[in-house]
Amino acid sequence: MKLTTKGRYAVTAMLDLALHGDQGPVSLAEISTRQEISLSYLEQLFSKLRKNDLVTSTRGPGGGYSVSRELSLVAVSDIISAVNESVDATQCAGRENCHSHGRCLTHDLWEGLSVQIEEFLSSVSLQDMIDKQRVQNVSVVRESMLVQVRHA
Amino acid sequence: MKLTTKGRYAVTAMLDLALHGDQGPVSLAEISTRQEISLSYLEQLFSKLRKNDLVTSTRGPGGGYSVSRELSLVAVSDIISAVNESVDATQCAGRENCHSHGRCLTHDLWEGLSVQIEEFLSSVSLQDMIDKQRVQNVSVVRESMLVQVRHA
DNA sequence: CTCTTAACCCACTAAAACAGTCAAGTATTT
DNA sequence: AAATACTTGACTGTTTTAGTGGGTTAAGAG
Repeated sequence: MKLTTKGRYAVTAMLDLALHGDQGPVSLAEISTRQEISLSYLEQLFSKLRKNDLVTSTRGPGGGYSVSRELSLVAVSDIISAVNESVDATQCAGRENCHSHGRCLTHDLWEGLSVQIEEFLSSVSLQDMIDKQRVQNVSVVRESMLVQVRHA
Repeated sequence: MKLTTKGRYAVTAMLDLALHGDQGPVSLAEISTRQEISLSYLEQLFSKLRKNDLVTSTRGPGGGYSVSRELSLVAVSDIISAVNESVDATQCAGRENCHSHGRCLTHDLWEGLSVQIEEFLSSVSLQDMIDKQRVQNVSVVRESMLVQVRHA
């Protein structure tokens, strides 16, 4: 899981789509002006989003893109991994040349954290974000996670 | 919060330091061979880690780096933001040119998620990762977070 | 039928970030 | 004094980002 501005753009665009898509498809031009992302860049991103079945396209006048599934079924991690197409080639993972046990241990620790991040982003859907309109009470969530992590 | 291989390298190196630092400082050369990260790249990373007071350096023979605080006080987010020096210049944030309410809303939604990611990574310390040796029961954590997010 | 709209597709590019190299220094210990 | 090892900075090749430009295809409106 890689987290860069590219993923941010994709998530922002998908949120725009989710918010404005209740009356038919939304054109990239609209998203471009609203979110201040260049049209051509959006085309690149939506090409990947379409290939990953996150959006469907409608051609012609009045056309545009629509979210292909229920908003609650589109996770943030889906969007990010769609545009990042991460092969996740961890150079050491499960290779036989990993004889030094110390190295594997450190790698495992990091991998474990990566899984947690992945799982976290999988647990947040577009619907979740819209329902709340704004993330509240973060400290409560934090404390809860802290406990979970400590006792896991 | 940006999450790339650079941050991964930094976290891995800090974990190595935490695991091997119980008997005095650890040289970058050791970390380089154990973790298969180029020495020069480590130098760059540790320069930033030192400037952010995450590690202290000891010069001379037998010297190296040590974690500067208690392991439980070093969060993963500290390490990542130290090497990424993210200025986080969100082009729109709180500017007066943000007249279109739709745009701000989308940005706010994304910002909210960013905060959650940040908080999540802040809640995991080096000590946490070492205590567990391996992240277990991720699904339990996931379910818990899911509930938290939904009801936040 | 034709014109417009908007997706689709491709090649290309400037700038930044990433990952690593090299070399000349400085501080500390033996 | 010499060896060790951190410090600093300049430099390089590659990949990713973000954006341009041009053309093609599908669908609707007149």
